[in-house]
Amino acid sequence: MTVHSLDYILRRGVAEIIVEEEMRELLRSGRPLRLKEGFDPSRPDIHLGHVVGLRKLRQFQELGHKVILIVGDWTARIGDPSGESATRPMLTAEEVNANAQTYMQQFFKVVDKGRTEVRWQSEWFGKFDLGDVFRLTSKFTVAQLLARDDFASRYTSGRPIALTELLYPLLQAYDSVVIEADVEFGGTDQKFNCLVGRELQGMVGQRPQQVFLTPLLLGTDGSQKMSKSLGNYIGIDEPPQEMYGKVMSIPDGLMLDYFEMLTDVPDEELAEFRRQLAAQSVNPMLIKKRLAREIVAQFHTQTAAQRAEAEFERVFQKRGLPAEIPEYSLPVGGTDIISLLCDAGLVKSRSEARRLWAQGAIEVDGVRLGGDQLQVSLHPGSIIQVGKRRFLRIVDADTGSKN
RNA sequence: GGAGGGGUGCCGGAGUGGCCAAUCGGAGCAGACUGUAAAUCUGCCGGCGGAAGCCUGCGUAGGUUCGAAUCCUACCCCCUCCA
Repeated sequence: MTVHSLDYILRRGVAEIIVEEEMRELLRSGRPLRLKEGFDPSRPDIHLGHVVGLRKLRQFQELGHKVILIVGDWTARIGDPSGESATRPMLTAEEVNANAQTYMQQFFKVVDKGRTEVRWQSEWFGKFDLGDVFRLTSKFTVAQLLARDDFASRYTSGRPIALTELLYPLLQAYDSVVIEADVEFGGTDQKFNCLVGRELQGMVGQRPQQVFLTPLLLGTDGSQKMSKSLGNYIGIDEPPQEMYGKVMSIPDGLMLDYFEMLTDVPDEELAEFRRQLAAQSVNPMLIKKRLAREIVAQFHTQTAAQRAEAEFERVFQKRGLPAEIPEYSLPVGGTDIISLLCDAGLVKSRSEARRLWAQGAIEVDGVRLGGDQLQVSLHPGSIIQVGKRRFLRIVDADTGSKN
């Protein structure tokens, strides 16, 4: 990864820096800064939405600063305050541990492990007693917490706010005190929590941390922020092809945002893209392909990106066959198409298979099954395609030893 | 402690004795179009069955009835307001 200029780092893909002047001053001091980033171990998967911030961390690391990764094993118990309806089951220590491992394994694909310190909340909250809770909570008022949009709107509209949810920002703030954070990183939705950190630090005589907020990346649906539960996400450990395809499926209007927040393609080039798109002098698809390559290469390799592109062109643009097709050995005695799809795991139920069949979504060796034919003649080498992206290659019972 | 509201399919949300496998919207899937973009149109969207149809289903457990998501009883859970 290249070392970028400070101005570039502080501007590109950044939503807000509080307080920017102080941040610059800290950076000028030459002291390695302690950059705080927290995560909730009940959700161990990292997607491109998280990457926006992680890239920033990495850029600062290249300048010699240090990342402190907080494993939020206690705040995870409280649950995400925005998800009032989803009471999360408490995780066991083992689950938390496993999730943390999964998370970190992905985290360090972007962030430099050598310049990261991992700290668990239980290190300090594990020892907390009621007295400590009182000392912490007494520093804040209900009015202060209600300043947060989310709480305020729920309060005025009469929707529930769990008492523990009010504690969430306080715990997060306390983390900053313990690790003596110089800067806390997060998405814009973290603004309030981070600001509470500043206040608490000030109260205990620490220099308040700077708050570095990155924009929220919209998901593949183009309308809501990227999130796993909404199913509009691109995970960073997804295989190259999957990743490439998902990027190609984002709405055109999102492309430049993605370029800006997720790649190092220079500003000048992005300006050129913008101009071309506005003038309609280029097929947006070509620019999107570039984006898809950039992103895939980042989490896999340049070669993988090229292969994914070739595969994409072959399968989706030219309606060809993928390079790798799952194989399935035909049962002795033959079978009907419904059972076949079901047994091969291409569909969830026989009903689904029947529906697809009725809608003309099934092709055998390039010929669409239509009308009333349920019995098809299959032989080793036959290719079955369901919809756009489900494929199956029939192999001999003998050679199908993979199953 | 008191009063009231509510638990329906992936989500939201109708339905208050048969016309309900359950209106509608979203998501999703499939087809047309296409750049796996957007927009649009069409169909599907619990399971089994080629189909007719059958089975399972509306918080849980019982009951009333020819027949219940809809009525009754008990239980569990959630929410709001007053104190």
